[in-house]
Amino acid sequence: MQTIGFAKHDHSHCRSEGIAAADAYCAEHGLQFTPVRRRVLEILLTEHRAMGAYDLLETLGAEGFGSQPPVAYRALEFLVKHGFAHKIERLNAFVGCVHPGSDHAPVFLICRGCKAVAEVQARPGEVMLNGLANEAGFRVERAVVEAEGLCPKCQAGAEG
Amino acid sequence: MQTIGFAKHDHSHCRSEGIAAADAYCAEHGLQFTPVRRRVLEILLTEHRAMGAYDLLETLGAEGFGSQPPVAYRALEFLVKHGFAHKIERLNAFVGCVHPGSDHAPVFLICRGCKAVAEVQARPGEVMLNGLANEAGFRVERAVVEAEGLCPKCQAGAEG
DNA sequence: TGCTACATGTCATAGTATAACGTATCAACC
DNA sequence: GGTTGATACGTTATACTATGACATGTAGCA
Repeated sequence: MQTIGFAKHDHSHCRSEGIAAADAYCAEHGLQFTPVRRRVLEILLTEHRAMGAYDLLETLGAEGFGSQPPVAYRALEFLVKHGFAHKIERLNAFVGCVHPGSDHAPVFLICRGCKAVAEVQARPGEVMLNGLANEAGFRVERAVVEAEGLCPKCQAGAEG
Repeated sequence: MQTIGFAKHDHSHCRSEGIAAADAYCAEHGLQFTPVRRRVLEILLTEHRAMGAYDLLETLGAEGFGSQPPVAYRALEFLVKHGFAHKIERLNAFVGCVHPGSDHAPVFLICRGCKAVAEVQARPGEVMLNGLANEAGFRVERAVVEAEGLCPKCQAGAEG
């Protein structure tokens, strides 16, 4: 259980880490980490916020990549499938993942004030979900956990 | 922590219960439980599955209500706001709630086989989420928890 | 070379959701 | 009774999100 949450940190660091991890993972698994895919991941990690496919598309188009929706959606599909990015269902948007490759159960904290999204890891949570599910005889394969509320900064702002 | 999950039960019972509960709640809180709103909740409780706004709209239109999207979305907004229905973000669809009014933290189990959706209650889960969130200094106001997997019936089918 | 697999690009369309405006209804009040 | 304000409904138009289908290009390989 670790959080890089809403704490200040070195952006360029987590971006390069993420890219490097994806690079390594793709090399190891014979996946093609192509220019579009790489660029989309770079954008997501750099912006460090939830972005819609069409937001990404603007940048891609401006940079000489294709400018039609499938270009963005296909890159995102690849990134999500291999754990380099996640979809935030609540927002119909995507975020880059800072610790890809590892088999993880992400929980997202979405600030309704500043729209920031933090990813925290939840192993205990998984257990709890399975407890609930087992009662119902249900086998969980994948779980979406997204909390909405206020981040520390916006709490301060709202109360000040 | 209770589940009516994937067990067999008397549909007409939970429909009438849900409607009655909504009726009572609206009366108590001075809310207008209008024909469209009532009908949408009836449909959701009767079908007992996740339905898109446009699915509902077909029925509404055929029954003499308006047939344009806002008609469905407004009724759904009302129902969701007051806890009579929930949105399943993963599916962009809606389900009726069987125990409305009570302040609850629903967890949804979505079967990828038969598309059934079960709602189970999670109080421990809320605690766990708050634990994670507190670490990050985040104040949770609302949480979406949706597990995807196989229900008992579909597990049997897939393995048989 | 020819074949296969995969990735990209484009056009077209499907599916989900909301903005904006006019009208109807009803309760509160003069 | 007539006016006002709040709320809900219906419609038109439009925005936002996502995918199907087909053509082209490139890399690896029999």
